[in-house]
Amino acid sequence: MMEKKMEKGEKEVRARFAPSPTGWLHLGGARTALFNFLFVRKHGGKFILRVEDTDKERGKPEYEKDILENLEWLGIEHDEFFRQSDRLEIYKKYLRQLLDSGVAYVSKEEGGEGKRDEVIRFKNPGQKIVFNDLIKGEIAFDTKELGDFVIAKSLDEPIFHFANVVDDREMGITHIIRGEDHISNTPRQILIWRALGDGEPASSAGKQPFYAHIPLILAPDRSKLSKRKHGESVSVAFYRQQEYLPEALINYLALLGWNPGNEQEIFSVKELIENFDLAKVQQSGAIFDVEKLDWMNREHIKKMPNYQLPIIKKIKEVLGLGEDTETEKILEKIAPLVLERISKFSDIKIMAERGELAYFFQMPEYPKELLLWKKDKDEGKTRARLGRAREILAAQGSTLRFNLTELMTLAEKEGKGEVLWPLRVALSGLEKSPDPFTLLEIFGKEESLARLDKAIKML
RNA sequence: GGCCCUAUCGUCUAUCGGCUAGGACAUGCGCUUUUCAAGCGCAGAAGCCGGGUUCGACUCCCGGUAGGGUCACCA
Repeated sequence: MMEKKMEKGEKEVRARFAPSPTGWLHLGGARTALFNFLFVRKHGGKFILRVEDTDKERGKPEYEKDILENLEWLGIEHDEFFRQSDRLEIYKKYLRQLLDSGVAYVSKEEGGEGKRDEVIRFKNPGQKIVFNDLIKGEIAFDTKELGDFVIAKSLDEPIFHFANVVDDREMGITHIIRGEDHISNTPRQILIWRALGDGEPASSAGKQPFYAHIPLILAPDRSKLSKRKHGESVSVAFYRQQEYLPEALINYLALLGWNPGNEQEIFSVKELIENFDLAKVQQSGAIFDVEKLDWMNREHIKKMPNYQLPIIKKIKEVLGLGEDTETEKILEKIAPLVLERISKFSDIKIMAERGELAYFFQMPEYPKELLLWKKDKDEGKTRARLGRAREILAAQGSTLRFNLTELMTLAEKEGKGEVLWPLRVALSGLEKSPDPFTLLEIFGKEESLARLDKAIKML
């Protein structure tokens, strides 16, 4: 990975992705992680992954596992890793500090229904907070309405706002790049940041980070993507199961809400890093469009130096094919045809279910009516035409590539559909398939003749 | 409802005051060795509304409208 050298005295860029393990890694989270990752790699900084698991009720280990695995699948690699549940002592220290200095206080509450009768609240000075968002520009809030908000349930149980700010300070985060649903959290976090003061310079902490709030990824109805409302298709795992290429998903996600200002659309991760610029991130939300993802995924498959390999592997898997050389030969020939008909590898399974693959490896079964061209359903004529085609073929050498001009001449004389349709059906047994010339070359002389004979016998 | 954010083709977007508003996906039509797919070509398709600023606004400012986000002892 190309890394920019740091200038002397220039502060190292440090950004983080801070998911909470309360759900699967979803598209929005993945894109947030990606923008952080691209930004950091572009500037030669460090990307920190921090699991915010302070909510013991809702957090689950399997969610954390899912988030980690799918980030890895996407190739979004972190340089440092933290888990908030390992850092309770640190929060406690700062909580004490705030309590001692009177900035926070223990508040008596009503309690009941899982509620404590005592929590730690932040004494809100009620200032006006203005910050300059790297994407949205200047944003101003009056924090008076926030009141004295809760920052911890107890010394051992900090809640989000507090742990988040403490960690960002401790970890020397310079840029907070997150979803715009966090905009309204920012003022209170800045308040906490200020309250923590510069007196305790934990690591390189002290100076406030830059904020960059990226627009949300939207469902087709323009609402925020949610698993409850929009189902499995919002999770990264879903696309992984569908066997999309991770680099294609990355490419698509990167271009959802960002673009380099030129007309390039297909990017490698390396190019994404080179071109990434927070200033060019969109200000408004973007609808996730699977159709375009599909197109992009195929573009990426096409760019693979050995795209045939995964396709062949998948066909074998789906059809339960053996290892013989004859099969291998056919597989190699049909890989490009299959590519034309899929947008992701899992589509190969769908092709197989539709019977669009099996006929390459075995004599097809089909009703004889299928052999009849819609514009001329005469069986005798069809038989005669197939017979003529058979003669032409039989006269050919058994080389891989046939000379098919004679066949075409026949088709032009008799009518293209009249000859080509039955010929193609005889070879594939299907209503829809690649053209007969392509099939002829795949099957070779012997097999092609066998299939023609079968068709002629049926008529 | 309060606060905050946003507003160009159906969708993703270009335009940083000069636009005959460009590209991509999708759609439609056509071409190619019938069908399917792919490829290629062509076409249709947009500046939310109203004020201002300016010689000139899609671009800047204000208002309205609409959409979204957020208002937890969740993150």
